[in-house]
Amino acid sequence: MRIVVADCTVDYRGRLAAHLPLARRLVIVKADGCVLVHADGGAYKPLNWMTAPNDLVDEGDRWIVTNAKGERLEIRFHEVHLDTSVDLGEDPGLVKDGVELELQRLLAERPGTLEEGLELIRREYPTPIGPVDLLCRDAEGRVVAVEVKRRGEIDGVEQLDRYLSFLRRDERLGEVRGILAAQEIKPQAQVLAADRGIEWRVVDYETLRGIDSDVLRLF
Amino acid sequence: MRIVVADCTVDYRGRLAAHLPLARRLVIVKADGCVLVHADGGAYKPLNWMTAPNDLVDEGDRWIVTNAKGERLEIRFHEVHLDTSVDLGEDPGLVKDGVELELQRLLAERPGTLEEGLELIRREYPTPIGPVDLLCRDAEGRVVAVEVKRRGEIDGVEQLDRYLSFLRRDERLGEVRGILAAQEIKPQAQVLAADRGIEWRVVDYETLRGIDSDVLRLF
DNA sequence: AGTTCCATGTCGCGG
DNA sequence: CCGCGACGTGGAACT
Repeated sequence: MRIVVADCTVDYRGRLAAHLPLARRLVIVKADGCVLVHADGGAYKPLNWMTAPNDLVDEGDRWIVTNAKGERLEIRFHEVHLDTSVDLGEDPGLVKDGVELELQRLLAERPGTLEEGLELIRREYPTPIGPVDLLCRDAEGRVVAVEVKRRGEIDGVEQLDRYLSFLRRDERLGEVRGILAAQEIKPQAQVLAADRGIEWRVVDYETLRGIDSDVLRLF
Repeated sequence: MRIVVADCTVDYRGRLAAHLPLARRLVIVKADGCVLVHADGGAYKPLNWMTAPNDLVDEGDRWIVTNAKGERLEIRFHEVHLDTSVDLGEDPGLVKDGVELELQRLLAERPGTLEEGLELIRREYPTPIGPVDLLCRDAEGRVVAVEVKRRGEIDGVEQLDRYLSFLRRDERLGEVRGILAAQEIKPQAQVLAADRGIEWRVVDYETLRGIDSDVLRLF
């Protein structure tokens, strides 16, 4: 990894055109070749960048980075204040925990928390356009497709609606209900869901996890 | 901006839980307080981060960063290889050019480039599920909803379809046509648009901008 | 290589 | 401040 602090101008031309006037910035070149230009603010996103794979031509006071898609990043260096290289080695990688999959797992174990009498038929039930998160059966024997999201937004309603349109063509399933389950459901998603005849449930992750722990504690 | 290269472990607990085993990494603290932990690969996204505003407690071999939402990032330093601070100053900011808004503005000024006789009723016409980019009237007096995208994909077709379903319930508007306008329209979006009775137009940004410049030159 | 979908998305704008 | 959509979205999993 090469770490450079310099007064520079930057020009990008590719998916859009962008220009950065002369200012002091941090420029990083990672081992895989990707280039980042950071200012002293603005969260984790660089002002400009070029992802790997790419070609970097280092002309000293000017770097030209291009990629196969015809994008081009040009950095002109006016004054360099720091230029150092370090070998970081391979990163052992990130261990993540607690996203949508976890919510899906918890609901799969306790579908009854969504609705009295609801029972799981199977997780990741396949359709031609992708798997339905949970396929269940309600107390009256009707099939229920459940889409699980961390946050319920319009996209989630559309996704479930597409699944339903396929499930409803399968006569063996009979009538199919749709439920969008999320920790939070946006008002517009509620409006669209109502419009499409899709139900929605707000589920509490902490409560579910609590129930899960309690269940584990019994064994 | 503080730039640190060190062997460290990192733990994040907040919207999810994540752990980074001991390895050499680049740690950056920006002037606004946001903290980034970068490995030597993986494009522009840090392995871990905490956006501003936050509180950083520097205990020397351990940093604890917390924010108002109860998220917490802890970095334990084992060996520090570089620790330097530089003042970058305020960044003059990015000059962008060529995004959707610009395309929308250009089309709003010259709706006739989409279709002979098309006239603008209003930009950002509100519906219960969001604003339609351009609401126009065609040569025969019919209302036309135009969705503008840089790249026309399935999402754009569905978005327009949702708007149309609401617009068509408003009897005052009468028959409503839908047009997806983009610099490029994916085959699958064309198929879906045809299926939904939605028209599409490929628009050339450079040409539009040229016309725009010509118009300006007349005055 | 192309498509689909998630993301600690982030960012910017409008109400 | 929230809601909502764009983003050079990026990235991963799967076909």
